[in-house]
Amino acid sequence: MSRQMVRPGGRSARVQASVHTAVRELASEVGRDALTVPMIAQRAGVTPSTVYRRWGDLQELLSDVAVERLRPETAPGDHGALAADLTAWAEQFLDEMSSPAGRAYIRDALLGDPDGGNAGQCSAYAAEQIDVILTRASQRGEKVPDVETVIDHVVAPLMYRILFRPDGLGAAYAHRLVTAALDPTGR
Amino acid sequence: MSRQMVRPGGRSARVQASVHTAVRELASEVGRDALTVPMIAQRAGVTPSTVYRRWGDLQELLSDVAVERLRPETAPGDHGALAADLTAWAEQFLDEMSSPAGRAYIRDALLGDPDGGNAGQCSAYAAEQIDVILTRASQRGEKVPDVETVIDHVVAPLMYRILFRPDGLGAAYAHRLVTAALDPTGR
DNA sequence: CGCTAAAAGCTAACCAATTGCGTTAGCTCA
DNA sequence: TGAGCTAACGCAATTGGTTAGCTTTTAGCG
Repeated sequence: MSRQMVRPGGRSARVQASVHTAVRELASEVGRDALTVPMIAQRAGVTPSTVYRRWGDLQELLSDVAVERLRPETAPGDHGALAADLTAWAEQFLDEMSSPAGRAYIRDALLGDPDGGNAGQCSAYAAEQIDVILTRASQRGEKVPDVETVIDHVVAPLMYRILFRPDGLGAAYAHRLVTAALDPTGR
Repeated sequence: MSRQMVRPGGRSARVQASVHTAVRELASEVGRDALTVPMIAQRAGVTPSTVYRRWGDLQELLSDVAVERLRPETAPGDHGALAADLTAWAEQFLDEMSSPAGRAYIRDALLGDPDGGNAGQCSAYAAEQIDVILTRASQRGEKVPDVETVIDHVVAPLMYRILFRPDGLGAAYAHRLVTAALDPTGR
């Protein structure tokens, strides 16, 4: 888990919030690679030593912020059928993650992450969203694969290509993956 | 592609080689996280400014070294049948990549890699190996899937779980992926 | 064999990163 | 509600990673 085991209210919470927003603001102003701890601290109205004590180093801070931004803000849409729901979700997922900013967030989340906790959180977000879609389809009476199958057949290929082969990715590929994963002869 | 567009022979090549070996030696001596550019430069018999000029920063240097170490050194073994060849390859792949050292190399390769060239190289290595296996099987007269299918169904799930969910990975999972990918009803 | 340009060495100044210590503020229990 | 306790923060000084400008070397070529 993250290092948000801080006192829940008061100054600690304020510091954390202002540091996080400072990171996001500065990242969009000067670019992610130009970020430094002193720069962030100044914008947040905090001293650099506070940042070092709370987060250890810049990478862990960026990893925390990245996970926060990768958290889905809305439940997956309901289009009346499993295939449509999954396709729409996969296309949106690909869209958000394959942008330069999205790739940078993924890499940051993977990076400052010795114990693998933050990366696991990202995967858990996707699994939650898929579970919502599958549960809804199941209640409609549709036959559904399990979450792990969808992760192996849809999420993993998308993520692999986002990270290792950013070229030639599009909605068509996402659609194809979903269709193959749901094809009964493919199960 | 990498930044190895240097003069092919002479001093440039010597400097690059000695810097790379310095990184590998020091990484095993003091640990990857303790590496610094001045430290590497001294071991390599070079001034720090040379490293900064050639590689930009430590991350890009580590990314180059990581890609070099992720290059397979031997052709995939021949076990007489496609399923056996692929299973053996997948198990070895998983074994090498899921170790702490392997994960560190992957993350380094992804990291100092703005244009995605180094990551693409890693993927190309895997594709080459798979192509060798498939071509061999095809010459035996076996019916074979194409490379992209194997990447989607085997390599991507393995890599996804290595990066995002390191727990509970084993040879059995790799074997299961290969079997599913080759199952005719699964295509 | 001399010319040219790319690449490496060198030095010094800058500023990010880090750490120790004193102070503040939030939580808890009487 | 207020006194005590401790986690968290600010301050300041030190270290050393990083960069820029200039000189020197060397590989490639006519």
